[in-house]
Amino acid sequence: MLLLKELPTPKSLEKFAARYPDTDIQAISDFVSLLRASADISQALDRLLARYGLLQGRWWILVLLLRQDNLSSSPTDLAEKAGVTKASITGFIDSLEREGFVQRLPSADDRRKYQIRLTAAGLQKLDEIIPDYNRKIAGLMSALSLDERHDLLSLMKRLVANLEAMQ
Amino acid sequence: MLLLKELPTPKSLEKFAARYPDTDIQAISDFVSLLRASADISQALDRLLARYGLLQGRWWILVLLLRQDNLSSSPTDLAEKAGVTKASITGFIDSLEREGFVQRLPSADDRRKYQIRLTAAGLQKLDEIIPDYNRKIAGLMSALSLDERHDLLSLMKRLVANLEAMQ
DNA sequence: ACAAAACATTATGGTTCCTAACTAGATGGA
DNA sequence: TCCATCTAGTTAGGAACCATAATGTTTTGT
Repeated sequence: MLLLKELPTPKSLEKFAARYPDTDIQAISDFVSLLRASADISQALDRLLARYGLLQGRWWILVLLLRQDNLSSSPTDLAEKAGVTKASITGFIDSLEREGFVQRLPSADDRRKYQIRLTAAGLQKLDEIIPDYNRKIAGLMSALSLDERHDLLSLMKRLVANLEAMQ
Repeated sequence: MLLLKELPTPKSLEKFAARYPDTDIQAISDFVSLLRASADISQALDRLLARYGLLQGRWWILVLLLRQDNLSSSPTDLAEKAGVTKASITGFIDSLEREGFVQRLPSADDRRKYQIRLTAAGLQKLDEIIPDYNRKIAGLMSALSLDERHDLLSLMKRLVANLEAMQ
């Protein structure tokens, strides 16, 4: 994710507004700052996961599997929950299987289907990461009180709810 | 960006906390929700830009050039401002140059250097996108009052300031 | 003069993600 | 029953984004 280090300055915003007169400078400036802060947070997570040889793609697949009762799920289900195509899931599974973190198990009732199951090694990997992850995330979020976090999420969700206006 | 559609449910969080006892469930849940909202917003921008054949990488490079006085900058400067390596900038410039949006101009004083300049076509492309971009972003941000936006950014910045605690 | 530093590129590869085409298997109606 | 159709998953091919390492060229500093 390209993360703009250089936020717009008052001077560059003026210049921008001069060329594009109807600009709501404040809105643009706030939007860019928000994107930048979001990207910083996402990148920090990437850095944390990278210490364990993962990035967000494969991490979230492992987390989705951990949530399941029998630590397993189907590619189609994972695709829906992760918000990517089935073809993309195949790639993630290939990569995770190569490292021994998941297994493809044939389905008893339908021979087209597979169950993707977290292996003992995959669970062990999560056991290695998650205590650290928990500590780091709790540390991060402790910058805000519970009420402030609630406000933050509520404001973000109102923005997200208004995204359709962007289409 | 893999965007987890399926946020943790109370049940899956319980399960999580059972295996990892010191979990601050609320912190994890808030963090994941925040990432998800951020990703939604970033994706909406991608979709907007995609209608004009751009994605965020090349878009931000064009915006950085637009901010410059003579619509030009050096690869090194762009790399710093965009937060990527110079090698990555070379790729962006190659792609933008192929489409005629920027030009590489030799530098008068130093033959190692180039100036990357926005061409007339590049400026025209921005003129095509930015009025729509302005309208859409203003529409999005209008979901919140100025005070609320200020609060949102202030909360986000406090989180970002605490990111070092994650390392 | 010459070593060191700076600028940009090339080479190479990894990750994430897509669409389109395909195979294998299941299903449902004639 | 049989065949068209649907579903599950993979393969093929490619694009965007981004990094490290090595390289060539030019400038700078001593």
